[in-house]
Amino acid sequence: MDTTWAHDAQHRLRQAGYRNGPARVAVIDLLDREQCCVSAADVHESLTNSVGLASVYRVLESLLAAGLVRRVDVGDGIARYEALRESGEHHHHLVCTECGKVEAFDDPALERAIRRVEAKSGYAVEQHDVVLQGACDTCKP
Amino acid sequence: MDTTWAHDAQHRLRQAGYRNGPARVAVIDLLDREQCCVSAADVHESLTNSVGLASVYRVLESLLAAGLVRRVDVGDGIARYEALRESGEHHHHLVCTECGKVEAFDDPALERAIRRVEAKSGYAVEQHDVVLQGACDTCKP
DNA sequence: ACCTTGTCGAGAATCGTTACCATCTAGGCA
DNA sequence: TGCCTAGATGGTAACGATTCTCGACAAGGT
Repeated sequence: MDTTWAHDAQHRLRQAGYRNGPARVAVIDLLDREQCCVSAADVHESLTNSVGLASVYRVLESLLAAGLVRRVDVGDGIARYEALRESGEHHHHLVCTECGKVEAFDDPALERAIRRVEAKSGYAVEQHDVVLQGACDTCKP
Repeated sequence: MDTTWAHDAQHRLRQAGYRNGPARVAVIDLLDREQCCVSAADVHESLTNSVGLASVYRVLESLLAAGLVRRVDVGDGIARYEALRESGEHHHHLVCTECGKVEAFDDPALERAIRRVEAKSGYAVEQHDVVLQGACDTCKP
C-alpha cells in the first residue's frame, strides 16, 4: 500500500492507452513518495533538468483523468495534487491564512456527514473537498 | 435582511475610510441581488460599460478585507464571491464536472461536524468550505 | 530492426488577476 | 455654494499559473 501505488498507476495508464516515458515514470514516483499535496511547480523543481514543466502538467492531467490523483485547491490560485490510494481513506486540509502552511486532517464523523449530503444531493458525486482556513497555532495572535 | 446588506456594506466601508464611488455602489448592489456566488468576470459583464474590470477586483478585495463577502473557489481556477449576510447562515457548493454548473446546498449536521473538527484543530478557523464535485442530475449518464 | 504513434521539452500563447498611472470626483471645509 | 485634496476610477500593461504548439525522439508491437 506504499510503493505499490506507483506500479498500479503505471499499469492503469498503460491499459488506458498511454505509454510509459521517463517523464511519466519520474512524476509518478515522486507523487508516490509524497504524503500530502504538491503543486506542479513543486514537482518540476524536485525534478529539475530532467522533466519539463509542460510534461509535469501533462502527466498530472492524465493521472487526474484516470482517477489516480486528486486535485486540491486551497484558494491561493495554485493547484495541488496528491496520490489517490487504494485504501479509500483520504484527508482534508487546514490552511493557515498567515503563513500559507497546508496541513492535513481527517475525521470519520465529518466523512459520514458528507456522505449523507452526497446521497441527498441528486448528483453522482465523485469527489469532495473540505478546506478550513484560519491562523495556525504558531501564527495565532 | 435582503436589501439591507447593500446599505450595511456601504456604511461599514465608509466607516473603514473608503468612499462610495459609483463603481463600489454598483458592485455592491449587484452582489446584493445575487443569491449564490459570482465571478469577477460575471460582475464586470453585468455592468458592461459602466464599471471597469480593475474596479470590480478592487471593490471585491475591499469587501473581502472588511469581511462582507466570501471568496469561493470551486477548483476551476476562477474565484467567485458571495455576500456574507448577517444571519450567519451559509451554504456550500455542488459543482457539476460536466457542465460546470454551480449549485448551493446547506446541511446542519454537516455544519456541526465541521465545527467539531475546527475545535479540535488548534487553528483559529475563520472560514470553511465544502465542495462536492460530480455529474449533476441532467448530466448523469 | 522497422515503423507507427504517443511522448518529450522549450518557448509561445492564453487566461485570470493584479499593478500602474493619468484622470476624475466624493465629500469635507470655507 | 465653490474649492481642494485624498481617494476612486478605468484602460492598459504586467504578472504568474496553466495550456498549446511543434519539431525531435523513443516505446513497443510487428
